Amino acid sequence: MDNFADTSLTIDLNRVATSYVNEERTKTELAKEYDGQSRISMQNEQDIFINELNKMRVENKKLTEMLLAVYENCIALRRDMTEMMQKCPQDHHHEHCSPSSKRKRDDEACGCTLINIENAECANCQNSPTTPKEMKSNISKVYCKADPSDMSLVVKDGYQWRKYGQKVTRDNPSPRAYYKCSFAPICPVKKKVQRSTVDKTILVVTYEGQHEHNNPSGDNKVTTYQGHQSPMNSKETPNASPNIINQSNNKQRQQGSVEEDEATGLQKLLVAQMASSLTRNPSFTSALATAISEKIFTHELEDERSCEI
DNA sequence: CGCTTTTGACCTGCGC
DNA sequence: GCGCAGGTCAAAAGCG
Ligand SMILES: [Zn+2]
Repeated sequence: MDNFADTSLTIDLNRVATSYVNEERTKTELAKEYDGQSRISMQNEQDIFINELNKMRVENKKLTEMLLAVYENCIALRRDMTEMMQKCPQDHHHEHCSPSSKRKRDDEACGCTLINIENAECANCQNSPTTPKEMKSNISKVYCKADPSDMSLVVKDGYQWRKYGQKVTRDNPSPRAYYKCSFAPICPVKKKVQRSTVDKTILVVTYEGQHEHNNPSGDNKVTTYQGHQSPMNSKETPNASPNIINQSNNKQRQQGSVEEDEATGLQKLLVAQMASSLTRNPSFTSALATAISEKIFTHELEDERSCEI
């Protein structure tokens, strides 16, 4: 992890320019010694080189600033990730397996991040029986990117759901929708869908329990976003797909952690997005390539100099 | 007609 | 015990 802090990326670009100057001066002096008559032409050549060097210095300075900015961002992201990593193990104490403090537990997801959508239960809680009450211990949280223009709370996950309630909660102006599996009471699975307070285009879906039947449409795995669709579609045609981050819940967070969970999930999402956008950004990659090539060039110059000596 | 959604009322747990 | 907030119920309405 700490290799991110390695400042070796901040190449000493000034040294590159200085070595140019030194080398040029040496050349000029040699030229004076060997051919005094060509002094004027050499002087012109030197001016040209100096101009180029100045340009390079400016460019190098820009690059240095860019690299510094990237480095600072990297440090900040690393710090966030470290904090998230530290939170996760602490959340696995799992006092929630005891039957107290019901409501608090229900909304609270532990910080562990899972990639798969299914079975987002905590490994430490898997031995608990799945009676209807204890089914609540099997809670997973999924963040789904939804169409910003679509304000319905419909999430595509392949199962059929029956909406049985909607509430406006205190900490979020967006209403929370309550769904039961259409196979209820055979299948006691429930889900809650609410827009994120941080980003209203993100739906926070909390699943409670596991389906005790096959997926009717067979596509409960990650699916691609399919855009707008009628909210009245009784077959749960999707507006959003749970393809981003899943937080398994084994509950038991300190109070007021719902927003933290949400923020943590979003942070991870942002980290992934920033990483991918950085690697796709041609200016970033070219700047990085330039910096690396400069570094290599500096190395070669040093080698040459040491050979000359 | 059967199923789903809507929505106000009701229930329940928690904090004070 | 009371008030608040989240969760659930169930009657009414909508839809195919
Ligand atoms: Zn089900």
